[in-house]
Amino acid sequence: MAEPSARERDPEAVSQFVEGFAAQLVEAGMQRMPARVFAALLASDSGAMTSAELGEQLQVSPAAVSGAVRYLAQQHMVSREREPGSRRERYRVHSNQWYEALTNRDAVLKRWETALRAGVDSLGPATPAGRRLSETLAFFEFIDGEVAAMMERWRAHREKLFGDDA
Amino acid sequence: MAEPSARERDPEAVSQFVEGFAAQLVEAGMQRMPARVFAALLASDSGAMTSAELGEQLQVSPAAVSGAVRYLAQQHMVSREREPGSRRERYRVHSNQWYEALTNRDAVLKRWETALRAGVDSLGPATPAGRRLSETLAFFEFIDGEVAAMMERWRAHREKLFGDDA
DNA sequence: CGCTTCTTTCAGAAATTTGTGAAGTTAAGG
DNA sequence: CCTTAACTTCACAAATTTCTGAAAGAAGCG
Repeated sequence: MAEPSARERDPEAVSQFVEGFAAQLVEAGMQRMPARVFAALLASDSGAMTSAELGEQLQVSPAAVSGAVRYLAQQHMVSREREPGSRRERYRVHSNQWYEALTNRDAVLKRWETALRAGVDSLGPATPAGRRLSETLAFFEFIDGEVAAMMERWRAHREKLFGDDA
Repeated sequence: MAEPSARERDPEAVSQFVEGFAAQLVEAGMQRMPARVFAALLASDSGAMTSAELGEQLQVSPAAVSGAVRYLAQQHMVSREREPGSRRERYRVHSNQWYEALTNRDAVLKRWETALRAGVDSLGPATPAGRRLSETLAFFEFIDGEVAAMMERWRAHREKLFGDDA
């Protein structure tokens, strides 16, 4: 392990982190290519890369990058920018933005809640199964409320640690 | 929609919920068969089913059930019971247990943190990318701490809603 | 002990997912 | 306008995943 100088970026080290972190994201249920693209962006100095740069670093075709980026943008984990006067697009992770996106996982929660409500309704709130589903539903509703408060606390905490540059 | 009587269980309604909820879990990254098995257990009156019952309701082979159940048990989302004096096994969801399992997702968090620390270390804490990774790491560390407290609050809340039968 | 019942393992077939190359689309710049 | 650079879409090939059937492995019970 060479001590990393702030001056030069070791592509080998970058790649190692990117692939390792992406693997963890994959294990948590994310698709491979979006995970790799996302990790690459996280590990970039500017926080933004072009399609070509991503393709080169990850050794994949433009088509693959395009698909991955579309997915990430839908999940609000990256945003697209177009530098005016160029058809080149840049994809960027705003640090903040993506915590909020993780929180957007509560879009997932909402869908779970909907499915559970339908279950309670059709099985009957008074049946044992219905009661179990109700309780599960209550859990998710509780979590929903907590997450918002938690993110608020994070913002305060973050400011204390890093200052509030956005 | 017929009004559900507490007396009879409509297999059609059950199946509808099971497949619907399972689909949501799949979309959130869970494998299909474990998701279906889990949903079936959630929707059962007793909260427990045998391998044969699961196979019949889901129309899959014993092998498929076996694999799914192994996965769920590893994730601590169900527990296995063996009624003494029978080689028949029952798989059960303890409502509580599985919230805690969802929380166990913080095993996932821990691995993310490990990967991020490695990244900060190898890219250099003073580099722009290193700083971004540090902040991300700080976020996850923060979440870690919050989750525990949140689950504590949930238990209190739950007790208020349902009483504390475990 | 051996029979029977249930569960697990394993190899392979089927289905799904994933990434590529090539053609199509959009928009900048001459 | 026409050219050209970039991104996207699409059909297909490859790889991976998922489930099954069959055989092997436990464990109760006579």
